[in-house]
Amino acid sequence: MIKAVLIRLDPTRATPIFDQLAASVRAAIIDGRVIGGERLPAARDLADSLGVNMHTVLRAYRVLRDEGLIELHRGRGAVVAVRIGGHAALAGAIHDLVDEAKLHDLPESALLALISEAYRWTPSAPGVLRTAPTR
Amino acid sequence: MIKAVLIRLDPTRATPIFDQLAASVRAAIIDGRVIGGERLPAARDLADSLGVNMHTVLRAYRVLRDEGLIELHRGRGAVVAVRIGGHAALAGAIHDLVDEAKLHDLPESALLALISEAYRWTPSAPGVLRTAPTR
DNA sequence: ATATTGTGCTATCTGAAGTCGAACAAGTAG
DNA sequence: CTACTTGTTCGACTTCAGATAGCACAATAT
Repeated sequence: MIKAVLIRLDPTRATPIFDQLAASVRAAIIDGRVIGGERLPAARDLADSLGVNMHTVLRAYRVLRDEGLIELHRGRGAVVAVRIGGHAALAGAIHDLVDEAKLHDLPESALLALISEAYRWTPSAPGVLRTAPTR
Repeated sequence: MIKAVLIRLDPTRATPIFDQLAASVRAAIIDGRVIGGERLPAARDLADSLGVNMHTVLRAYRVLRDEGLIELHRGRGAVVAVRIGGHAALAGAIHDLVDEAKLHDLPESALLALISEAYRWTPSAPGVLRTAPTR
């Protein structure tokens, strides 16, 4: 099965290309438009069809890998992580928060900074105590 | 009444100083630790006591002004906007979302990017039609 | 009047970020 | 085993953001 995911890049925007690309794919994964196990196009191919350098695509892929959304293997390509799924609630919460922020006329940058700050003050998951694995 | 707001700057962090400073003050405003009408220290003074350049402080102030959180006036200083208040719900929603994201092991950068993406697709407030002001 | 305080401008230095080219290594497929 | 595919690594280059500094200026407060 051949799937096409709309990817729109705007070189004039301040956001770096690899970030725009990562954002597109990330959103597709979170929304469930691409499912776990599915393979993304090879970096060289995607780079050609988008008119950008291979490294730029690879960097976007690496970002997603560091976020645990995809896996990268030489000769095999980029594959969406299988444990992905059920993020629908999170997607909904995000949209709700954005709506709330706009209601208060709070700019995007401010909301992002507030979230970043919130992250800083809850370094670890609350109430989760991991025991040693039984070998 | 003299008030002291804890401000912690770390030059070694990747986040620029003016951003860290803005984040500190912003959080204090949203949380209600400083109320509308209250005056912030003069840029020169704060710069001296923090060991940074005046322009750096001024830039942080300008950021907060652009976000509508404070007002700047020559000779008068920086004053917290009066219309601020009732953001407690928003602050709560933010913390909830962050907790949810951590539950899914989603890194900070990914969450920020997702929110940025969400902002991009709802450019205007929904259902708000501004009529021309009656002169 | 005089001191205070943000604004505007120019200039400099440093470090990081983004993009790219070429060679390389791990895996796949015949 | 051989050839091909695909991500990885190294190095280089260019551009830009952040921070600092100094100075003159304008609006406001006392």
